Amino acid sequence: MKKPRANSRDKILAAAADVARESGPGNLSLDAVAQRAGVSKGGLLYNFPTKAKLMQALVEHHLQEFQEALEEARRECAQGNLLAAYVKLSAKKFEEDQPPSAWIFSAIAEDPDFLAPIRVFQRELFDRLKAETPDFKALLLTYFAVEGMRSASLFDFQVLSEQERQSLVSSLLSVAKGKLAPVPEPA
Amino acid sequence: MKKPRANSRDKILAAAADVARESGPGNLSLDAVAQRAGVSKGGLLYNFPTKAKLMQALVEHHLQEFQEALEEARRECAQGNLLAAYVKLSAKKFEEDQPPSAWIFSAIAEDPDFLAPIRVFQRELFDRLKAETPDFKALLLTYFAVEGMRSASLFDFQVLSEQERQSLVSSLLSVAKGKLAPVPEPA
DNA sequence: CTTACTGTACCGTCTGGACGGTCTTGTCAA
DNA sequence: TTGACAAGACCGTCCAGACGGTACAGTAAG
Repeated sequence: MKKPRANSRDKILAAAADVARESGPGNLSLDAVAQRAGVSKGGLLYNFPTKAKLMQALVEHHLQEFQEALEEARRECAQGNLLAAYVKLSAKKFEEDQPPSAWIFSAIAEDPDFLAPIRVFQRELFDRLKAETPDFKALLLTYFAVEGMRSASLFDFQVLSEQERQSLVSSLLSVAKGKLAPVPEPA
Repeated sequence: MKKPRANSRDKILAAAADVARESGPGNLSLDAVAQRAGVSKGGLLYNFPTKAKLMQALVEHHLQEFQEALEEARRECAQGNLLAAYVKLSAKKFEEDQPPSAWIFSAIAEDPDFLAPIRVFQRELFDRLKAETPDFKALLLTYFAVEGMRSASLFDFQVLSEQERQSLVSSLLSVAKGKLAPVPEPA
């Protein structure tokens, strides 16, 4: 009857994210995760021998997912514009704000070093963007504005209306396509 | 000397920020804070009767400081341009990355609701910016790019070189002053 | 026999916070 | 001036509970 194997791992990972969101990032306990995942504590510890390993897996799982989504978004994007794909993918994630990734705060609370893989990821992504984007200033503006939106959604700052957000996204796509120009100064 | 150690509160607040940075946001314990502040645990509990009150004070203290710095930066800014002041002040904070505010993660881990005052602050600030900035699209771009930089500095993503950061800041100031704008898409 | 768990019992440590005591300072009547 | 007294600021200790992790016996499937 048991369908063991990888299924459990994913269930546990999802449960951890749920618990972090519902009980607060500081109250993510192994007992709670096990219960939520419908798994015994022993079973949890069998899959992730320590809490640190759980957190690490959480981070890596998320990164891998994002990476795959990015590659796919790029394929769907005109001329394979990476920056535009990044903007679009991020915007899509911000819309479905159902799961505000609170698990990341759990990981940071556990040990700030869990951010290291994210740092590497972010750095590599930025380097790729630098290599592929002709207008560097436009890249800077776009990239950081997207990160700003991500930050706002992470902390749940709802500062923009639906329209305003769409307006910003379309501005960003314009800039990403190199449509940024100095305005002539009035004499 | 009505209050023998009136600055105890400030010492404790500073100590809490230090401990959060040095021991990790998840290891901010009252004992550690008390020790760091050169105060007994009883003394700490006297000033902040509960850990939650400590966290709240941490957030409010920080907000108040930022608010005052912003008003001052504005006075120093040409035409009292609020957006430009915001950019400049934020940029200044990012340079002195000595104290990456890890205490905020402690607060979130303790209880995500501690973000509420920040949300209010951010909303009010944005509303003021909206009222005072003629070009709304430029505001969006600038504001979120600044938030993106803040996020990068918070998570310690060092993705930019010194030059690159300065370049971005000057771009942002240009946009803030209306000298750079996304070109509207041709119909 | 191995894999992949379940279930229970247990341990050592850490933490928030309650509590009672102590020292210092200010106030005010005599 | 002085002595009594109250309030403010802080100290040290103790404790119940929670948490991460271990150990181990059992079990069902392949």
